[in-house]
Parts: sequence; structure tokens; C-alpha cells
Amino acid sequence: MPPMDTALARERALDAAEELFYARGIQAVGMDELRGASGLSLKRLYQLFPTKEQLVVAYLVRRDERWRGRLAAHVARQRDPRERIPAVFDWLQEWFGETGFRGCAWLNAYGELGATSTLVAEQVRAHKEAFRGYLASLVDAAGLPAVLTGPLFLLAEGAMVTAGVTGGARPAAEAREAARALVAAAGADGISRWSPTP
Amino acid sequence: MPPMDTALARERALDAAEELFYARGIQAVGMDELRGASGLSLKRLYQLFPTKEQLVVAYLVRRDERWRGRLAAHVARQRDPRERIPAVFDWLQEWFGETGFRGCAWLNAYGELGATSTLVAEQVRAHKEAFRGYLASLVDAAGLPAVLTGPLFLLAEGAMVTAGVTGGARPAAEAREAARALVAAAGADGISRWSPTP
DNA sequence: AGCGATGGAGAACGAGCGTTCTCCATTCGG
DNA sequence: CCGAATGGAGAACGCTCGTTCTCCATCGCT
Repeated sequence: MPPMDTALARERALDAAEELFYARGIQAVGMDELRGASGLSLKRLYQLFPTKEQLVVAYLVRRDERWRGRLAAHVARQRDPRERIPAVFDWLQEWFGETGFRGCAWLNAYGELGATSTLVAEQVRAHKEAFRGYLASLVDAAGLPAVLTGPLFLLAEGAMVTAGVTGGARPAAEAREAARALVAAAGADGISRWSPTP
Repeated sequence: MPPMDTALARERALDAAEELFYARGIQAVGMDELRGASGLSLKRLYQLFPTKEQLVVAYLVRRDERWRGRLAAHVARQRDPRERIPAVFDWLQEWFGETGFRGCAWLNAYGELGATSTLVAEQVRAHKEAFRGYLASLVDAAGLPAVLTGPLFLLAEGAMVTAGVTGGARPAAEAREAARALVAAAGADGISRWSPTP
């Protein structure tokens, strides 16, 4: 096989990593299999990513950018800021229904490596923090009280983890209806009903 | 070391397994370390549990019984059926605050082994199903609409997974307040607002 | 007392895997 | 053209770990 541009080789490596790591788990995929799937030699792989851990982190980083990008693109199609919050759960539902869906890649990675690799654990926390921040921006833009962010985030996380374990898209619908109810309760007058615990 | 009653040996093995598996992850703990921590010989361990996988399943089963027992005992202290639902989240908050809390043992096990071991995956699903069924019984006893069960379950799952990743007890409080709001909305009149999607 | 079974301590085996090394073909600058 | 560097293919290394095996002490039973 002829040599290959470095950027393209990186892309190939990350494509193979994403496909295999997500589908079968990180520990279940060896560097040798990654070599075969990427078409790169082990030498090349190791000069791009000196350790498997760094390849895992790079996989999570790239997937994070794409995942949040897809979510934001879907949500932005709603003009009404109030409708953007349920749209998050609509997108989750679509995602859960995709063939090959195997739960949240970051929670899976955390379960496998969070106790072993601080780099991976940090990456997972960063991703979840970014997602939470995005929800907070939607809540704010809709003129809703900021205390809604936490519950909405928990509903989304619960839906992701449940869909991952049971393998259906139903949790997204349940979460969306619950989110609607919370938004309605908070948007009507309910802020006082809700006081955040000090 | 003198021989030991079989039931006691089983207990010792499961004690060691639970402590080490939960604290450090299943794959990170080898049978050799389990031997040291349990005080049993490798031979004995293997005649009690012919494979590591079976030991993992037994660990999850015993923990499931204890975990749901502790939860139910805490919740049962509330006389008012309506108060029993928030009490679930109170108990979660206590649990999250315990020293050594490392997230939900079943979700952790699923992340590590769900893709590899169908026995473990089944055990995790059984545990989650049992927990969901328990919530359903609380919802029913409180005279609330059954559609509340799903959202409450998702809030609890989201709280567990978030507390596991970020390591604080705050998600439990957020989930409890959200649960209160959902119960209030459903209990007042809001059932129609909510209609489950067909 | 003698014997067969149980079990303890730990060595040994075999597989998997992350990482490195060897060997060789190709390429590119002078 | 030539020599140094790049990179491909894959063997090799070293370690971990699940599982099994060896050797020997102990104990119950007749």
C-alpha cells in the first residue's frame, strides 16, 4: 500500500477506532484489529497515537464534536426557543433508533476505563459538562428558570443509559413527555413550587 | 489455614468480590487478588465458582438483593404513600454520599462486560427491571397514573449515572425536586397534559 | 494405623494484547 | 545513480490473567 498523507491517515485511524470501539467496546478491540480495519501499519498507528489510551481519547474528542454538532443542528431547526427543548429528546429518539446504536459512547468508555485511565475519565466529564452547558443555554434562551437544566440533563442521561441497556427508543419518548411537563410546570408559575435545595 | 464451611466460604468469596469489583472495576481485579482478599485458595474459589463470569454474576445477584432491600426498608419508613416516592431519591442521596461510592454497580458492570458477557448483561437488565417494577408499585400505591413510572425511573437512572461520573450527591436532590414537580403535575389534574405518545 | 479424599500453597500453562523490533522495498535529495 | 530516510508487513517480546496442575499436609473413617 502506498504511503498516505498524515491527516488522512489520522482520519482513517479514527474512523476504524470509532466503528470498532463503539460497536464492541474498547477493551475488546486490540491494536492489531485496528490495524486491519484502518489499513494502516502498526508502525504508522503508533506514530500517530503513541499509546492506545491516546487513540481512545482522540476518538472520544472527535465523536464529541460530531455528536454535539449533529444535536445542535437538529435543534436549531426549531424556531421557537420553547420547542428547542423537546427537540433535544426528539433527536435522542432518532439516535436511539439508528442501527448499531449501543448506548452513550462516553458512558460506555467510562464504565470500561474510568477507573483505570484518568485521561478517559476527564474526557467523559468534559463531554457531559459540555452537553449540560448546551442544555443550560437552551433553557436560558427559552426564558425558563435555570433550575430546569439539572432535571432535563438527568432525564436525558437516564434515557441514554436506559436505551443503551435495554436497546429500545422508548426512553426518549418518556423523557420528552416528562421534559414537557417540567417545562410547563416551571413556565406557568411553578417556580416557587420547585425551590432548589440550598 | 483450616478448612471452612462451604456457605461461609461462599460468603467470603462474595465479600471480597463485592469490595474489589465495585471499588476498582471487574476487569481490573484478577482471580489471584480475589484469592488474597478472600483468604480462600484458588482451588476453593474455582470449585465454588467455576469461572470468573459466574462469580461476577453471583456478586451482582447478591448485591441486587441487598441494594433493593436497603432501598425498600428506607422507603417503607414513610407512612404516606405519596411521600414514598421522594423517599426513593432521599435514599439515593444518602447512597451517593457514602464513602467509596463509585456509581451504580450494574451500570458499571454493563459498561465493562455488557458487550462481552450475555450473562452479565442479563443480570443488569433484570436488576433494572426489578427496580423499575418497584417504582411502578410505589406509583400505583400512591394512586398516581402509571405513566409516571417511566419518567421517575429515568430521573433515578440519570442521577445514578451522573453521580457516578461526577462524584457528587447533588444529582439526587435535583432528581427529587423534579420528581416532586412531576408528581404534583400529574396528581393535580395534569394527566391530560401528559398523554403518552401513541 | 492406614487409606482415600479434601483442600491449601503456589507453580505452570496458554492465550491475548500493547508495544517494539527486524527486515526489506520504495522514494527522494544531491 | 546512491545512500539515507520513510514506511509497510509481520514477527517477537513481555506482561497480565484466567484456569489448571503438582505436591503435600491433614482429616475422617474402618
